[in-house]
Parts: sequence; structure tokens; C-alpha cells
Amino acid sequence: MPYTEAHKRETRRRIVQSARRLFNRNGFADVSIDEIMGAAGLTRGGFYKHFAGKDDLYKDAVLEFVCAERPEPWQMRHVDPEARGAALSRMIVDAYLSCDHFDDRDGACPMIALPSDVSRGGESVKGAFRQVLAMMVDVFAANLGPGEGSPRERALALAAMVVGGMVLARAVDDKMLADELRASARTQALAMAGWNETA
Amino acid sequence: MPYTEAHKRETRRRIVQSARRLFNRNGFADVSIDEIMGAAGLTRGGFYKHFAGKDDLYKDAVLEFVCAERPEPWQMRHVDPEARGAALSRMIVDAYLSCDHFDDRDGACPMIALPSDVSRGGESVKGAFRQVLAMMVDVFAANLGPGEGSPRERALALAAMVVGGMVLARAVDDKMLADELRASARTQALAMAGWNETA
DNA sequence: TGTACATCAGTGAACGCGCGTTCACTGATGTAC
DNA sequence: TGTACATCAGTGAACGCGCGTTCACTGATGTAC
Repeated sequence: MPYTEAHKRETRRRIVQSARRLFNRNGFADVSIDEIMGAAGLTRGGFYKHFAGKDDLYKDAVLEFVCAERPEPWQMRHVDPEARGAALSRMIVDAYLSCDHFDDRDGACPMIALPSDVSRGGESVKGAFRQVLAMMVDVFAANLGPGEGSPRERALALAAMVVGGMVLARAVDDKMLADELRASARTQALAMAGWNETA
Repeated sequence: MPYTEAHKRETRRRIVQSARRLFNRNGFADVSIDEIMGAAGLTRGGFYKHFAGKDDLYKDAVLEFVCAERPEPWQMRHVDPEARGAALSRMIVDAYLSCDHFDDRDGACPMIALPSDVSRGGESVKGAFRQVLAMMVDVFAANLGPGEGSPRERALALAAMVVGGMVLARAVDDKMLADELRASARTQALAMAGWNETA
């Protein structure tokens, strides 16, 4: 058994990472396997030693975000549970709607970079997308401040607002309007969640 | 001057309409000019008598939604001004987040069907997208009930929430979760806008 | 420890295919007389 | 009113190109002896 299993896993991981970046930037349809393999330091043919086809890679690329290394406070999983609560949740909203996240074409959340692509995709990508959404909704629901409606309802609406604000900001060719969208979604989201600055 | 100008305009309109439907359903990259022309009852080559290229058509397809015939209460422009206000706005939110709109793959708002495609597109598509957004934001801002924040801020956040709710609902492969997203966005949007049922 | 071997990750030429676009043409139509 | 003409919307074959995928291969590596 030449080449260790670890070696193969590492190569596969590199391909998935490269794919995530390129899909984020250019969409699923406009990225070729050549580009993905090239960016991973490999060549065309080897791709099929790791994946059944392009579609098979798609869900892994979306899912990779869940496991990917992210700048704090994105690392929801690694945060000290003691630090959870309104402060952390506010940081997540801020980070999500931040200028950095807006500009990060390669590393952004797939819910922002790929939603309409995924909506036309197959069951497996949509399942991966659901996992990313669930991660966000669970963090929100567990840390809500005072407000109207069930925690789940409010958490889902919060997710809709922060994702929607960012998606609209990116689809518009007017930096001022994009900034306005991010700021408005941020302020109203914090208010809706009961995470006001004054709280 | 054979063939009237009206005839040419009508043909062009048919191509744009066909393109809008197909882009909505399959995205910009996955629709061929053959398909668009075929669906419009024409053949490949004639396309270039009307458009400089595929990109040129893109913005018109997005913009067509602004002028397109829509079921009430989508027809914001044609509604009796007397009827405007919270009742109308509530109807718009309801229609936007409705099951019918969710299912209408061909006729849906481009902000739902194409946002991540447009975010990777050129200046002209993004300009068209901005016009669609502006239409919605203006209607919201002009009809807000009581609430916190400036009208514009609240209108932008409302747009983010209704668009985001629908975009997420479509990207997820779980009808129950999709319904929950639509319902949650609807309830919280109406509350945020001061359009509560009891108002 | 050293060597011969089997494995299989990775290579790159080749495949068929569908795309966006071009172009020589055709033929339906409005206009001039 | 009828006819000859010019226009140009629409046709469909052809183009070069890049795609996803296949396949015979190569060569780096772990294992057996």
C-alpha cells in the first residue's frame, strides 16, 4: 500500500479547499476541473482518483466551510463556552456583516457566495448548505436576548436578515448602498435579537 | 424599411422574456443562446440582430422584472394610491414570502433567483439588480408603521430579511425548514415594519 | 540492512460534445413608381 | 391598383474553443523477503 492513506486524505483536502475558493469566487458552473486541480498543484486526470465527478465535489466544497479555519470570532466551535451569550452573538453578527467579510471573495460563507447556485443544485449540495445554515441558526437561538416570538423563529429570521443583507450588498454595484445595507441589517438584527449595545 | 420597428421591438421583447425565464430557472451560465432563441420561437443566428452578445442580454433580463406583468399584489405601480399603506405593504410581504412565489421558478423576483450569479456579474447587471431592489425599498420606506430606526434603515433591513428568507428557503433541501424560514421571516418582518395584524 | 516487487496517486494526451459567435443566404415586407 | 425593388429580420451551417471525462502510462512509495 504505497502512499499512505494520510497522504491521499491530505491531497483530497487540498482539492476541496481549492474548489471552495474557486466556486466562491466564480460560481460552480464557471470553474473548470483544470483550474481546481491547477490551484491545488495537481493535474487534470488525478481528479477522478478522488471524486466521481464535478458534482460530487460540490457538496464537499460547501461543507468544507463548516470545518474550515476561520478568523475569530468565526470559530464558533472553538470559543470558550463561558464566553457565549449576547457579546459573542453580537460579534458574530458584526463579523458576518463586516467589510472584511464583504471583500473576502474566496473565503466567505457559502450562504453568501453561492445561494442561488445551490438552489439550482442537487440534493447533496443543498444538504451541505442546510448544515451551514443550521450551525448559524443554533448559535443564534441559544443566545437570544429579550424579544417577540419563539427562539427558533427569531433565529431563522436573524439568519435571513444577515445573509440577505450581505447577498444584496454584493449584488449591487454601488459601494455606498452596499455599506448601507450591511449597516442597516446589522442595526436591525441586533435590535431584533435583543443584543442592543445598551443591553 | 421592411418589417416595422414595432415588429422588431416585439421580437426583442420575446427574446428577453424567454431569457428571463431560463436564467431564473437555470442561472446565467447554464443557459445557451440556442435555448433562449428556441424558447422564443427563433433560431440561433438571429440573436445578434438584437444583442451585442450574451452579456448584453443579461441586464435586460433582470430589468424585465421591473416592467413585467405580475399577479396582484405584485403590481405595485398599478395599485390605487389610495390603497397604499400598511395593508398593501403587508400584502407585498405576504406575496413575496408566499408558497406560490417559492414555487415559481420561472417568474420569481430576480433578487431571489439570481443574487449570487449577479454578484459575480458586470456593472450593467448589477445596475439592473439595484433598480429592482430600489423599487422594493421605496415601497417599504413609504409605508412603514411605528418602529425603531430611520425609514430607510428599516426598509433596507426589511428587504434583506424577505429576500434572505426566500433565498435560504430555496437553497435548502428540506421543505419543512423552507416553510419555517418563510413563515419566520414573514412574522418578524411584519413586526419589524410595524405592520402587525393587530395594527 | 538491502533489494526486488506490487501498488496506485498522479500524469497528460485524447475523446466527444456543446458552447458563443460569425457569416453568406433567404425571403417577407414596406416603399417608390 | 399593380409591380419591381431595396431592406434587413431571421436562418442554419460552420468556426474555434474549452469543457468534463477517459485511459494507457509512469514513477514514488511501503512491504516482503
